[in-house]
This record gives sequence, structure tokens and C-alpha cells, in this order.
Amino acid sequence: MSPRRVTMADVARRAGVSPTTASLVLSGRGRELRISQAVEQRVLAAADELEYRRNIVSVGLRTGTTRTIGFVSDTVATSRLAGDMIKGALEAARERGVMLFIGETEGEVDLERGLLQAMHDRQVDGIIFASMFTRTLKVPPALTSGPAVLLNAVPKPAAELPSVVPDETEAGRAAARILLDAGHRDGIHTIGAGPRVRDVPPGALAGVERLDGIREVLAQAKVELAGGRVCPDWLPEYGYEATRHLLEHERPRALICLNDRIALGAYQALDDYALKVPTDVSVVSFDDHPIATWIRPKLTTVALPHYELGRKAVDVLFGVIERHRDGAAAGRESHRVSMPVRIRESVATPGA
Amino acid sequence: MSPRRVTMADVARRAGVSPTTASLVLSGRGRELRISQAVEQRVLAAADELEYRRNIVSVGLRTGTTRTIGFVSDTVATSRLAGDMIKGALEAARERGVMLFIGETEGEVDLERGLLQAMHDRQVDGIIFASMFTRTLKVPPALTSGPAVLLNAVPKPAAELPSVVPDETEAGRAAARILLDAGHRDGIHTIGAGPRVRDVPPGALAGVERLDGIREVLAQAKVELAGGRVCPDWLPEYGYEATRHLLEHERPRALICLNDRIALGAYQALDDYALKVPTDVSVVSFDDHPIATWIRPKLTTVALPHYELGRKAVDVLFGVIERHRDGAAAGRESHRVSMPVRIRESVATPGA
DNA sequence: GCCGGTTGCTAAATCGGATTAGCATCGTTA
DNA sequence: TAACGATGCTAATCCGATTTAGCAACCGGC
Repeated sequence: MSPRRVTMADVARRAGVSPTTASLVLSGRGRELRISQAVEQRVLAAADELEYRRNIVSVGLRTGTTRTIGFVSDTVATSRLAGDMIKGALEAARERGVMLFIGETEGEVDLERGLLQAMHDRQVDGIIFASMFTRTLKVPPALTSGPAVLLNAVPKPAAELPSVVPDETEAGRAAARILLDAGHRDGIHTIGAGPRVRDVPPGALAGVERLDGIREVLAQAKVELAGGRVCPDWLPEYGYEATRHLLEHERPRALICLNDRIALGAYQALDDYALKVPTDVSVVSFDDHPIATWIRPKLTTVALPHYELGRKAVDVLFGVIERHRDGAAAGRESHRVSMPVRIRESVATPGA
Repeated sequence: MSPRRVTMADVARRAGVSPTTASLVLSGRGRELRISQAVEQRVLAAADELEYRRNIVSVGLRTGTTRTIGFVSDTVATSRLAGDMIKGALEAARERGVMLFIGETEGEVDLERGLLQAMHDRQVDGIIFASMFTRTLKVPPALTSGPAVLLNAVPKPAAELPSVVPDETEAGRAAARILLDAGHRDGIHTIGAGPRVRDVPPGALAGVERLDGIREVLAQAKVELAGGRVCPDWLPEYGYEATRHLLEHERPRALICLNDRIALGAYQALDDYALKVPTDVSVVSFDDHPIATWIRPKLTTVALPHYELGRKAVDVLFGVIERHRDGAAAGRESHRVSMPVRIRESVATPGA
């Protein structure tokens, strides 16, 4: 069957030294502990010839560090968007020689606790606790027993945990500026939330902050939102209905859709009324979902930087891990990742 | 800081027994090794009070099994489709009390080798090696040193490895039957591949098999494909172009798009020619990408069972692991997972 | 020639469990 | 009553590394 793995003892034997010496050399502490060049070379050569690889399980037992982190989310794996979040985390982890456990809680407390325990049972060095959409969440107790970071979520007041979140407010500002820069002043409607700050689907922190940013920039330019429609969920069908309702009453000049799937619905409704994007109506949106480039005309949108969020979470987590090693506690800093604008074809200067 | 974890020694001390006894009881072998009821209860109670949890790293070192499996793919996280594959694997793993490592190779051999090594260094019990789209692949040597399963891919002849793949041929048959059942006989075109079996984008096993199934069923009904167009890649823009080219020359009655993104492009092209789906042209497709329910009319498609594929891969892997424990080698059986039909609104009986 | 300080390496303990071999104690049986 | 098997538990070893303490050998100085 599969031949036994090469152990450090094998390497030591081959190099004619003690396991201690082999360990010293292979862990790079040979210099420091006065192992001669000659012996060091012999050990290295032996390790090389035998294709020795450290057994991380063993190291984990002895030192307590497994070069492994956990990535727990409510349902990240499912959503294409969040896939990039994992991808970013994965690459940042790889660069540090760390492996990633993943798990989904489906929002169930029992699963959540079980997962966190299972990860701690495997001595993970830290945990990234991610949410699929930006929101405020209650930090599970099992998360506080080791280094951890919140991703795409901020902790309820009680908890002391760093977090990494997209800069949604700035994204809102950017979306509004796109329309202002194109010359829009009137007939600007929001679809998905608004027009008032409290008109958002429940739990959607992103909605609140995007709207905040939008209103801030418009206010500065002395422009007022012509209206807005809340959607119970940010899906194409609701975007479609909201936009149809709007079109029954007025003729907007620009739509700020709260995400791309809503924008898809809006496109369909505009098409029903034979209104052309962007000549008749400009559309800006958020997320940069893949469909943004598939629909025609291609959608101008402010991208959720999922990949960057994932990377950043790993970076921040390693900061926490280091401080933890030194006996320091983690703060509750919130790291904001900026959301890049993707200018495409759905915005134009309003006609006369 | 974080209080030291409770160890078995703590439990033993509290119960007033030796660590050996505690281990016996806690690993469920107390009965078998004649530990009295009374002592068993004491140990169990002590473990309960102290909230003892086994340190899996330690168990892993001693027994060589870590209750952990690896999920390696070329680029799963990126594709929304594959997210469900991970989700299925994740749930099946959870049901068995096993954790999942994930990693992406980006198709690079170096990364791939590094990842597989990193997983073996952590003593994974087995590895699922997944591909984003169904294809034939060369099995990396590092994969053969322990239990492994190919997911959404079949091994090149040389390798002995079980695989789990969607039943693409049957899916092709199903797609053809949908059209036949609706009464279509003439003007059936394929978009993305075909009309001949060898007309497929390179490496796309799915294309070959889908086409195979389509042609088989049509042939049985004595119906011939009116034509087909290959697309260099299965993306909306190519589907759009291929369909436009087709429409320049003929007026098809039904389109079999080789996947949903191509179908999206086809919808757009049909729209350009003011052809209505399904009254003028019926459309069937493959994959059941989320967009299939977003476009209007909703797309009838044969779904890639990603979730089931993920689950199945874990099941098969555990079979291999068990056989491996018993000293048996794994075969190269190919497990086919059936692709369910999603009847929606894009197929109708052809008008006169 | 003895002492103190380097230099270069190794023995042994440790991490947290699993496992094997074995040691008392008790009840039977011849 | 001595031998024997069953019963109930524990000592000791092992998994594969890291780490602490310590041991020889050699060097120079007085």
C-alpha cells in the first residue's frame, strides 16, 4: 500500500545525527543553536534525498499551531459573489502557507456552535466568520475563545471583534456622483430601498449605508431624490415590479438600483415601456454581479470587492493571531474596503 | 487569556480513575474492555461537567485519522455553479462529522502539487479532486498516495481512480425528448456545439456527451438536426453571435443551447430579429444556472446537479477510505449522477 | 596543570490521547 | 486448598515532532 511517510527520525538516521539536531536544522534554528555548517548541510541533504516533509499534525500537537484557519459563513459557498470572497481568503492563506477549513452554518445556531467546536478541536489558529450580505450580527460565544475576525459583518455592541466590511457609504456616494457627473439633476429614483433612509429591507446594513452615501452627495449638490421604492428582497422579480409600479406613475430620468439583480428587473420593466437605457433612462447599480456584463447595455455599477474582502480578512486575522501570541487582546476596529466603480454603458447625459 | 483546554487527564483526575480508563470510556470501548457501569458513569459525568472535547490533533497523531478531507479544485470558488458542489460536499461531510479543507489550483501544476502536499502534511483522510466543468484529466501523482475521488472529471486511461460525474448523455437525451414531446420535428438547431459529434469546443467532455444524447434520441425518432454552431467558449456573447449568424440564413423552430449562458445570448439575438420565445422559437438548454429563472420567458433546462455531485463525491470517497483501511485498492468506477429536467416556459408546440 | 568559557551536539521530557500488556482481586472448580 | 479463569482497572509505550537541560571536547590564560 502507501509507503510509510518519511519522518524526522529517518532523516536524522540517514544524516548520522540525533533527531534533536535534525529538528534544529529543519526548523531553521540550527544557526542560532550553533550547529556546524557541515552537519547542517548533511541534514538538509538527507531531508532532500528522502523528500522529507514535516508532519503538521505532530507539530500542531507539540506547539499548538496548525497553520490552519477556519472560514465559517452563513451560506457563502452558495453565492457566486461570495465565492470570490473565499478565493481571496484562499490566496492570501496560500501565500502564508496556511490551509483553510470551510463550513456553513445556514444561520442555524446549533450548526454554528458545532462547526466552531469542530474547528477548535482541530486547533485552528484563527477563524474568519463571514456573512453573505453586509449586516450586524450577534457574535457567537464560541468565537471569542480564540483569534477571530468578522467578514462582511459588524459585531453587535457587546462584542470585541475586529471586522472587515465593504465601504458601502462611499459606494453610495460614488453611485450618486456618477449620475451628477453625467448631468442628472431631476427624476432620480432609487429601486430596492429609499427614498428615506429608513426605507430598507430588514437587516440590510448595505441598504442603509448605500442610501446614506447617495443622499449625502445629492444633498451637497442640492439635488433631491424624486422617489424610491423598497423591495422585500433584492431579486430581479421585485426589481421588475417596483419599476413597473414606478413607471405607471412617472417617467424617471435615472434609476439607482440597490443591486444588480434589481437592475435586471428594472431593465425588463423599462423594456416593457419601450424605454431605452441609457438614452431615456440611466441606470446605476451596486455589486458588479456577473450579469452586469451580460445584460445589454452593460450595467454601470459599484463593485463589491469580494476578492479583496477575503484577502483583507486573512491579513487582519493574522494581525490578531500575532497579538494573541503576545498576550494582547483584539480590538473592535472595523476595516473598510473600498468599492470600485465599474463604468459601463448604462448611464448617459439626460436628453432635453 | 483563553483558558487551557480541558484534557482527558483532567477528566480522569476528576473521576478518580486513570487516563487509560478515561480514554477507554470516552472512546466508547469501555463496554468491550470490561469497565464497570459505575466507573463509566463517573467518567462520563466528569467529562460532561468539564465540557471535555477530544483534541483531534492528538488523536490524529496517534491514530493517523483526522476526520478531515480535502476538496481541491481548479477554480471552484469562482463559479457559482460549483459553489453548490462544495455545499453538497460540506453537508455530507458534516453528517459524518468530518471537516473540509478547500484549495484551488488555478490549473497550475505547482500550486496543485503544493496543495496536495499541504493536505497530506495535515493527514487528511482523503481528497476530492474536482473540476469546474466536466472533462478528462491527467491524475496528479500526489493524488495516488491516499484515498481520492475525482469529481466532475474522469481520469485519463492510465489512472485508477473512482470518479463522480453528471450523466451528460442522458441529459442530452432528455433535452431532445423535451422538443420531440412538444411536437418539434424540423428546424432544430444546436448552439454551442454540433451538429456533428466532433464539433465541440476543445476539452469539453460535456459537449461531446450532450450532443451524443441529443443525436441518439433524434435519430431514434428519425428526426435530423437542421444544423448546429460551435462556440469557442460557452459565454453569452458567443451564443449571441452564433445565433445571429444562424438567423441571417434561416428561421429555426427550436434551439438546443449547450448551456444557459449561451441561451441568454440566443434570447438576445432572437429579440433582435423580433422572434418570440417560445411561440416562434422554442429553446432548451443545460445547467440550470440561476439566470435561467431570471430571463423571460423562464428557460427550460436540464440541470447540473452540483449539490448532488458534491454529496455523492463524499459518499464515494468514504467508500474508498474504508476499503483503503482494509487494505483494498480503489477501482476506477465512474458514478453517474442524473441531471434533472426543469420544465419552464421556453418550449411550445411549433405553430403551423 | 587547572579553571572557565566556547563550541557542537544529544538525552529526555513533552504535547494529548490510543493501545498493549499486565496486575490485582474474586469466585469456581477439582 | 491450590489452581484457574474471569473481572476491572492501570502502567507503560507510542505517534512525530519541539524544546530544555546538559554533556563532552577543545581553547586559552594564569
